[in-house]
Amino acid sequence: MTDPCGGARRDPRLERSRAAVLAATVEILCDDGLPAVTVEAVAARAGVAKTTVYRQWDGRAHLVVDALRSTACTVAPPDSGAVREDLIGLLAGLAHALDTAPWARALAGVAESARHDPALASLHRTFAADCRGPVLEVLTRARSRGEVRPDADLTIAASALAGPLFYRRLVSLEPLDAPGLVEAIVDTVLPGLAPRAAPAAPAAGAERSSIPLGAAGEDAHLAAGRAERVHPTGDRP
Amino acid sequence: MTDPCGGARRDPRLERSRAAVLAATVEILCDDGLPAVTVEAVAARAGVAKTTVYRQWDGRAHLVVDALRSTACTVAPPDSGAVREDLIGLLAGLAHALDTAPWARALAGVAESARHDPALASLHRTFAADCRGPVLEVLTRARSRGEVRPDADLTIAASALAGPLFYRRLVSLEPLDAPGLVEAIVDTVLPGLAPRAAPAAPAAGAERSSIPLGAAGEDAHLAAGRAERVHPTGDRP
DNA sequence: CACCTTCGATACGGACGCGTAGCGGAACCG
DNA sequence: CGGTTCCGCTACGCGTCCGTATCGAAGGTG
Repeated sequence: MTDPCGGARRDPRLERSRAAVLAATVEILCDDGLPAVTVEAVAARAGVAKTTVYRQWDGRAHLVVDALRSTACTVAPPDSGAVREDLIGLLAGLAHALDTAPWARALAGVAESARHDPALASLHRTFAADCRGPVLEVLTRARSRGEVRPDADLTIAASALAGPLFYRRLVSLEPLDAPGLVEAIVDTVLPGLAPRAAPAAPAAGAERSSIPLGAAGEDAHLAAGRAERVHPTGDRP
Repeated sequence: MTDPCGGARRDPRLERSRAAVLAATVEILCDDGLPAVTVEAVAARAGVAKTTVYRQWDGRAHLVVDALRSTACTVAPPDSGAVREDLIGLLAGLAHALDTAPWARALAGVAESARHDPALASLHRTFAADCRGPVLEVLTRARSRGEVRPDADLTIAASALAGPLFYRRLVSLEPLDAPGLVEAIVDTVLPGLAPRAAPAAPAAGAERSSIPLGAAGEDAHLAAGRAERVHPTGDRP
């Protein structure tokens, strides 16, 4: 209307209230769970009139999806040249996110509601892919590098690596920040993927492990932590 | 009152309506999710008056907990003498249960609500322990048998074994009945727990494996399947 | 068979959330 | 600086669910 230039910029008031509503939605989602996310509660916490919510979203479903999408984060899979370091960095980032990220607190609720809400189901699938993708990528690279047996099912391997973290978060409720947890998981799973007789940690420089073990682990961890980025919804890039 | 003999038998009408209500609760829980479980909906599906529900339970929370408890199942950890067979039997049973059992469909919802409902939280903890317990037991036996490294963290090992199944059920939504899935998980994790250079299947009778490996696998699987039992709530044993 | 328990049906008041409507007033655009 | 747009406020009708009370009827008990 007033702004024919590609729709990039609209009324700032719109964006402001939009951001407030989304933030409030995420807050309630984390604090009180998905069923507590009502238009009225969101509006109240956002310091916004209920009508304003209905002006930009056509119901609580769209609102929830939008809010969750705004908290999505993508991790860049590290590529240090050694599977073990890559995986430890990746999983450490995932464990930390599961411990602190907003979407992690809402995870169970989303998984539950996704069974009946197609929009949430799609979001859930996207989220799952975002979590599994980097792990698969690291494993694929490792396989092409010869660090992982060629006939290994990387899908199952990814389940074995990421699964324990989600399991602890959702089911057993065991801590995710236990020292050495991620390393233990990786070191438990990795030998089963090794090409041939190459048990675990020590030496075992069988094929062509070009990078010395030890060291670099912390770097990979930090790198993964930094790579985690929050990108607000942004209608258009 | 009318029945001083240990309280075992009460008015049959009471038990009948109680069973109908619990069954209806479980049905709604599985079909439409936890938030759909309202006293009115339950009463309607059970063909029972709402008052009847309130006569035996004092609110929806107790009702849900009672219904879920009525679907609980316990598995007897197999003891074939070989970790691999034991674990495959155990996890196959778990995978099947996650695919079909009522509580599995309600799992995410319970995990979510457990965050704010102490009763559900307690139930969730019990459930998690029931799932992890047998795995830990099998691993502990295996360790005492020398099939697992003495310094292995069995808690983490249990996460690595059961985690992938829950992960597939709750997060990645990958199938649980994929052929060879359970075997692949076990064979991926087990080498990392092996005492010393002993990759996977063959021999490896390092320490004191007094029982021959192989065989018994199918038996263990079936045994685990049969061991899964549903025990109705029953106020008193 | 008489008694007592529990049942189903119905109605009620209250709370809450939905989604809509109408109204000034303030912020923004040009 | 004037017109437009969007806001926040308030109020409404509707529906759902809660938890309780009351009633006659059906069923079990002794």
